[in-house]
Amino acid sequence: MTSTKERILQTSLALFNKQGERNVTTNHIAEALGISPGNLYYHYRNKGMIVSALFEAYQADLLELLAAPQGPLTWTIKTYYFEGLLASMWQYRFFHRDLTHFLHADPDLAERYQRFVETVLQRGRVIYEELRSSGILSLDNEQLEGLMVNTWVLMSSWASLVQGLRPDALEDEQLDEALMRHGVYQIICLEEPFLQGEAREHLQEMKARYRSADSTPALLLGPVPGLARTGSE
Amino acid sequence: MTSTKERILQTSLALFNKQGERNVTTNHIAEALGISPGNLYYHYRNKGMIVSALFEAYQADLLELLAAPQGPLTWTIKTYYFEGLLASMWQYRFFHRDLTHFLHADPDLAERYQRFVETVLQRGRVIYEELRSSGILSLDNEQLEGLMVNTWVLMSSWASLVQGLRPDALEDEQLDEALMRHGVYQIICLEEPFLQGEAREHLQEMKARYRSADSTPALLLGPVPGLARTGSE
DNA sequence: TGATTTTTAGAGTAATTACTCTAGGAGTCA
DNA sequence: TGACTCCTAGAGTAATTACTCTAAAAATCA
Repeated sequence: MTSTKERILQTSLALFNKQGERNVTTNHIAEALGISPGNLYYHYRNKGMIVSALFEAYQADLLELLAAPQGPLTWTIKTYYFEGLLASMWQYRFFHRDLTHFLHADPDLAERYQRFVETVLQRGRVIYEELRSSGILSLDNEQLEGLMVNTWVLMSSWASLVQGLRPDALEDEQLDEALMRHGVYQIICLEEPFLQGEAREHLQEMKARYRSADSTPALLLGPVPGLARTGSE
Repeated sequence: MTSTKERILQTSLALFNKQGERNVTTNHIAEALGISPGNLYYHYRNKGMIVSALFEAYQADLLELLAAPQGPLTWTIKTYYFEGLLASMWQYRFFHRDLTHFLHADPDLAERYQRFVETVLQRGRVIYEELRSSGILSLDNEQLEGLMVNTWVLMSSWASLVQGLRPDALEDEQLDEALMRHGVYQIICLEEPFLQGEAREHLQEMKARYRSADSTPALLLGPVPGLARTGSE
């Protein structure tokens, strides 16, 4: 029996993800939970506090995943790793979707987010350095930094990008999964040129695993039901 | 003497970029222009129509830049090219910031945007192929596709990403410029591994040109005035 | 000039929405 | 049992905001 406070977070997260924070009112959240607005405001003094608490959970999730990896990193392990990261980010995708607004509206959150990104990049650096010393990646410091920033940009944008282009992904569990895998695929593309030795051998295998099943190169632009497509049929 | 209809677009764009479309009311736009709300609604029947018209302008801007390049492409030219693209996208940054919301709210816009992205990727493909046959890039089709998608993701996310992390960029013309250059730098990082011949020789020069002047690797995380930074001073 | 159309002002409204307030139920502890 | 704290309901409100409507000024044209 989870607490009301916790249930508010869960329901808010689900609604935010589905409809966008902007389109979800506090009354709407309360109604979805079957509680009164007053009750909701007893637990969170305003809507921003809910967002703030959700960010905290998101941050905790991600930083745990990014904790210093135990044991030597292999290329395969690292890819699963990214899969986990992307999954977490997908779970809280409402956040990156309206990120700018949140940061603008809540200076305290802005500060926390800034520190969060710093930490993420810091830990990313450690991981990439480990991959380098294991002989999996071959790059200099400058390239490492560039790769890391690009990876972060890609990961943090992927979910909202996908949601923009494929709004139907919300209802289709399978498509959802496929789009997520495509995200991992793009990350692999990012690193591919730097791969060495053992990793190179597994490359095609990994790419195949994450390439979209229907072999469409840009799954992003597959047919969208409900949108009239030129030249279809 | 520009028409009222045009001035509405200009003012809206400026306000949307600065404060986010969500925080800009139609009355606010009218007031900024010194016209009445009624007048504004005479020209655009609702707020969405303004967004829609701005998208049309954005699209025109970008597609013109992406028109088939005349003459053989050199690496240097292509980089300036990206600079132009990023500048255009920066000019309409409000759009990508709230993209998901716009597409969700206006199915017609969603359809147009979808076609727009298709066209962009199509033209990008042509350009990259040209770079390959000029011997500037060395990659197979699969790598080309991956690189192109990643470039698009990076470019279309860069502005809002930056605005989230550096809200102060709005007031500081110089910082603004520096962050834009950093975007080009990241794109260069994306392609660096595939460069060949002539391009390789210019690489360091180009990187230096776009690297942030203060040699901070991640300009994104420079000190933000007004935010207390740990360990500063 | 007069007729007609385009553009503008500005008061007003209906709907939404984040949030408040009071009062009472439910659990806990003496 | 009573006292006290925690939790909940739900009616209500103040503020915002996208948008309407009427009428008049300005431009255009015969």
